Amino acid sequence: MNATAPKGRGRPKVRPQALAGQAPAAREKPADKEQRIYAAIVDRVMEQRLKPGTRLPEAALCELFGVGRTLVQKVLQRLAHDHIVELRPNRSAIVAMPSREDVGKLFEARRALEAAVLPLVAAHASRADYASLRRQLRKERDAMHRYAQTEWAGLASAFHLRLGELSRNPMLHRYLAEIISRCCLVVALFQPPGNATCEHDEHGRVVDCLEAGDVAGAQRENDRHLRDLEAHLQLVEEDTDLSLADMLGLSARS
Amino acid sequence: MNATAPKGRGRPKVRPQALAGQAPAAREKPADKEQRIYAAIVDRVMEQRLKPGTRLPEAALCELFGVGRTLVQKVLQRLAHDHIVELRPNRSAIVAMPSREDVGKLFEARRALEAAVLPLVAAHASRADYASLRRQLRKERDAMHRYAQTEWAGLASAFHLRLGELSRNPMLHRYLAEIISRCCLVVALFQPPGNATCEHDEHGRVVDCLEAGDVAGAQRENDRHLRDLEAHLQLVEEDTDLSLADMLGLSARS
DNA sequence: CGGGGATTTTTTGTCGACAATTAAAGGTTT
DNA sequence: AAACCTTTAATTGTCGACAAAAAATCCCCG
Repeated sequence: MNATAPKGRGRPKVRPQALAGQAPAAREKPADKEQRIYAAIVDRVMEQRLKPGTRLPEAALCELFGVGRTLVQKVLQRLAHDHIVELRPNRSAIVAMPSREDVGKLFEARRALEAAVLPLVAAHASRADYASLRRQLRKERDAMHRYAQTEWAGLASAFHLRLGELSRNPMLHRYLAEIISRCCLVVALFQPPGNATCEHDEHGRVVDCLEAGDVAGAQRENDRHLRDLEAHLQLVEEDTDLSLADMLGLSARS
Repeated sequence: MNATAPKGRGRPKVRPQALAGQAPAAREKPADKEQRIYAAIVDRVMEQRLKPGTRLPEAALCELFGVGRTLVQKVLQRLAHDHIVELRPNRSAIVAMPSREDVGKLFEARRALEAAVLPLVAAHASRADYASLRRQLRKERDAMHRYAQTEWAGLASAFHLRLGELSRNPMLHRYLAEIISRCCLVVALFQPPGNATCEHDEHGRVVDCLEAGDVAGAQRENDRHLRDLEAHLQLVEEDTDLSLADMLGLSARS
């Protein structure tokens, strides 16, 4: 827990280290500030630098980002709408902690959304888009070989996010982005570091099918990939009950 | 425009009449207040009592609902997040005005979501659920026969919302709810009063197929229904350009 | 040693105030 | 009559202050 060192009586301050080093930009529009703060938090959640249950007090965010409480509250509400963060009355915001009941529903929704997105990708993606996707896959594979867990977790998700972008449907893109963020939280919570979440070949096979115009094939590969991912979580879940308690500390959710 | 009567120099207040009569409840939890205000606004948008472009000043909402600005701002942000309302820097919130580019994307997303939801409905719905759906269809038909436009607009949407509920997937349900609200705004903006938006038979046919376990049939019927609805908007669109200017007043969007 | 209570501090929710921005009305000029 | 300017008032964004709730620590007692 990133609380300050105990100094005596009273409640110690909470300052999440993962967000350190956010220099405020001079003369920035409020909307840009808001977006910068939002993105900083989302990125660290996606990269698993901010773990589920981590406290995000307003005052800490104000200091770290050099902004007032009004803006911080706005960002936190926004993050809560996207289920990245949980807000609780009279208590500090925390990085969201998906429940076990959420997991199946999230994957169900994700399969539906990705199945919906793939035909649109096939309809809209250019050769340059596919080339860019393959570059992304290479970066992903490199990160996996370097065992750079946080980088790779971000990149693995980024592939799926990119599919949402390529659908050219802003609504589906946004919903998929939300679902993927939430799946990242699930992975961060229920799977120990070091385990493969998305294997390189799976993404490559989806892209192969798309590029060949085989939408049904891409949907099948992707569906299988997502089901594998979900099943992998279920398998690991039994073994990680003890490490889960470790991960959460005594009572991140008393 | 629901501005107060002109009294001389100065800017008149804006007080949307559609929201009148919101008595504040005594001793209500903040979260309940928030939800009450949110629901009141959403309902009136869905029933087309609050038209796209209608201004919703914070002070007016504070008075009408008997709450402070903090809560109002929170609700407005939430409504903006759901695309019911648009927030603009230094200007009052307005009921959202979908652009023409939005329309196609909305319907595309809606078709995808409803297609995803229908198999889940078929998997989960009980006989009681179908009976309830049919009761809803009867209410819808009654409202249509009474030419109760606002009631019927609400009920027509309610059918689709109910499908989202019956999917038992909270994420898909929420996304569909948002899309349907936004489609209501599209209808309110682009289609004159009195035109049928959802015909009774179409909903009935979807329910028939579902109850018979014919998911593909339900998807086909529903897809056709949504495509008809969209096409209907496009047809009417050419004829309503003048009434659109009427509807918006001189410059609801200067 | 463990539990409970008191104390201290942190943190959130809310309000009022103020300044900046915006919108509408009235008056003036072309 | 239309365009422009001035005046007036509404409205939003933000901050500081305060009270309530919550969390952590310390102390005391059994």
